[in-house]
Amino acid sequence: MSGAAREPREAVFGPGERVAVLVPAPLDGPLDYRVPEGMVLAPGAIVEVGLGRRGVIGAVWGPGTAAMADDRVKPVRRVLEVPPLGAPLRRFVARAAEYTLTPPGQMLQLALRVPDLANPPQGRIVYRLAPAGLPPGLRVTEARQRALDTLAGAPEGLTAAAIAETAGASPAVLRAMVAAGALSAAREHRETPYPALFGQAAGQHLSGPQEAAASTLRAAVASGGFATLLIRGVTGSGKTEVYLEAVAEAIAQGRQALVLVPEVALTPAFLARVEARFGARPAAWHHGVGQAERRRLWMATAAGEVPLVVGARSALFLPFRRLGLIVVDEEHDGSYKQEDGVLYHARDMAVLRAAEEGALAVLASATPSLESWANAEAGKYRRIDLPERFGPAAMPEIRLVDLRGDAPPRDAWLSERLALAIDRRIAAGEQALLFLNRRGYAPLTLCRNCGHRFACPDCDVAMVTHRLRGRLVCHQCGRTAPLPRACPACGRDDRLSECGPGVERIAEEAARRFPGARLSVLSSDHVTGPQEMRARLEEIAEGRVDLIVGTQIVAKGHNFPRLTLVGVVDADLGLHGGDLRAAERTFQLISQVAGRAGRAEKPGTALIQTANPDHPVMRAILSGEAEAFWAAEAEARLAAGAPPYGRMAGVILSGPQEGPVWEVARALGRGRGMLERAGIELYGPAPAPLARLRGRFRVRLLAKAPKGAPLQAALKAWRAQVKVPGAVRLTIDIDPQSFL
DNA sequence: AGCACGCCGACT
DNA sequence: GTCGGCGTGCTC
Repeated sequence: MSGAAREPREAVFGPGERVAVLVPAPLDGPLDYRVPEGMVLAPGAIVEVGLGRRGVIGAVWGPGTAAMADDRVKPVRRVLEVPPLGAPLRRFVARAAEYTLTPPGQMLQLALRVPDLANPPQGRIVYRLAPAGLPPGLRVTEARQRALDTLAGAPEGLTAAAIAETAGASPAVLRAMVAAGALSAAREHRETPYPALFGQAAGQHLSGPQEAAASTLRAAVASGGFATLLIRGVTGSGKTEVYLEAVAEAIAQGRQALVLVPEVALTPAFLARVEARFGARPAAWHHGVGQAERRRLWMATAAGEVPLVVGARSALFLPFRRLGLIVVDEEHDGSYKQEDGVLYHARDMAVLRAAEEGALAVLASATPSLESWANAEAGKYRRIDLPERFGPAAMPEIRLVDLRGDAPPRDAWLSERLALAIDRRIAAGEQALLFLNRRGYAPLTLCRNCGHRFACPDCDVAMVTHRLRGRLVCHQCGRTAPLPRACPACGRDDRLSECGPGVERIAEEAARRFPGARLSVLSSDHVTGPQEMRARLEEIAEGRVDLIVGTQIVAKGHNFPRLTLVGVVDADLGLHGGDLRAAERTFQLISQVAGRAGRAEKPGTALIQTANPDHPVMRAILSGEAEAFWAAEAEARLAAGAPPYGRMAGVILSGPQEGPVWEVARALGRGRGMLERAGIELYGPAPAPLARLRGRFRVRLLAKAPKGAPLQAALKAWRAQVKVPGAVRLTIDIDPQSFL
């Protein structure tokens, strides 16, 4: 058994000694506390201490310092009866805090977010046969006999409710027998264990390339040390089956595995797939999991009893004891970036945690993020390619439709070529999908008389007409307004013009162009919740739909088994605008959508409408040869001062007025010498503010640090040089780039 | 993050 | 004359 490397035995702290305790406050480091009489603390112990005038839960971080006078050092109040945090988890918290420029105490909170950690539930009363046997002279009635028989078959004990159900013996019967000494009653809060997974059993049949990849992964897990592996597997290549073999190996080694999935993908369908491989459902961790289950799972991971957790990004902070494998599925997915509160990127933190645990990190995607690709190129990650589809489904044929030569008619957005292809598929009884990554009916409304443009008053972006909701909607901040009947500037009511398409408008065009086709529109406006989504997907899977019209919710996770044609209405949509990742994101999104075609027995086709067929993104999508694209994109980023390696931090200033925001930005820019002395380059402030958002002006600066530079300390000193007025907020955004 | 302390407007 | 606004500042 090659578990995590044995940690050297750690010192414990006894009465009179000082310990450093990391508390949930945005401090630079832990605070000193005194160990009171009768208490012994090990590093990682979870304790309650006084902070200000309140009590907080923190973790023992190490020996205290001598810096503070004795009379100011408070005692540790109590130790919680939960397992201490292991050394690898503590190192992970410290490094993650350092890396994401987050105070370590706040990072620790992510690992301590368990319901009722401080106040363990009372538990339940469990009855057992008395160890001494039946007392002589016990009157054994029928009900008593039934209870005794039932308990004889349950050495681990049963609750009163369970006995009542199976033996038909009331609590009164049990109480009387406890009083007579025939039974013992004990309060216990033992949680129901998670089922074992039978990972050792052979999985389903794997194709040649799959088996080769799987054996590489198994060997990497078995070797028992840290490494990062990037699996690039095209849609349908069966990379899930491959990494589940790595999970099996970890379980066989007696270690735990964690599979991270993007928020949207944590579906019962995915859990069922895992169940099919392992014979039992894995533990699931996501926002929807309730309090009792969260507590149960936290305790069980800390005890090393859960073989596999499938979870959203926050599962990274569970207190695994023997973690041997972390898989990040769809590693390019944007939802791995935590945007509010503590900022972190789960893909990078997964690599970090694996490094501390001596585990294997597996990043899986058909379209890896640029930084993962660059890390693989640089030799930091091993890379495995799964170039083929598994099973009968061939790769879809991808074709570009040049909109300059095949322009759709006025007020229509489907080219003749795409429309005819859909006609053919529907006539053949097959299913087609039209993809447009824009919600609503029309993205822009203009007055043709005076030129007035309907914009969000808070955000400087056009408001999108949503006919379904009957409102104008700002896609930036969510603000809505009634649909206009006349121009508010010139009063004319006959010159308003809705420009461009959203999915609603494409659905309207499709209904006109393909009369009789059964349409299903999938967008967050049309699908109200997960239960409706399930019903809609079922309807599609059963072939009760001919044509799907959808936004990017069709790109993620869900499988469309009957789909043979994908039409991308406007592939150029995401290419414009100042986002450094525009090309990368477009490539990923279009590739994912195109890959939905032809998972059925019949070969699939993707027709991609673009006005820029020579754009590197389109060429890469067309050829499926992404290598050149990634290399070119890495070059472009390098030229733009944001290479896909090294550490980046975005410094965002925002405020209700433009002037003060700019003053602070310029003052910070003038103080860049302090950063440069630490080897950190500062880019910006950019000549124009980013778009106004929610009524606030925003300016962004970018700091880039070489490996090993003290980014956190330098940024702190740098920002302390400039006084920031109360109206201006300064936030540091991580734009993490994998670094290991 | 909390929760203090600390100085300026509308209220019993 | 107080209650209360949220602007700085500290927490072993």
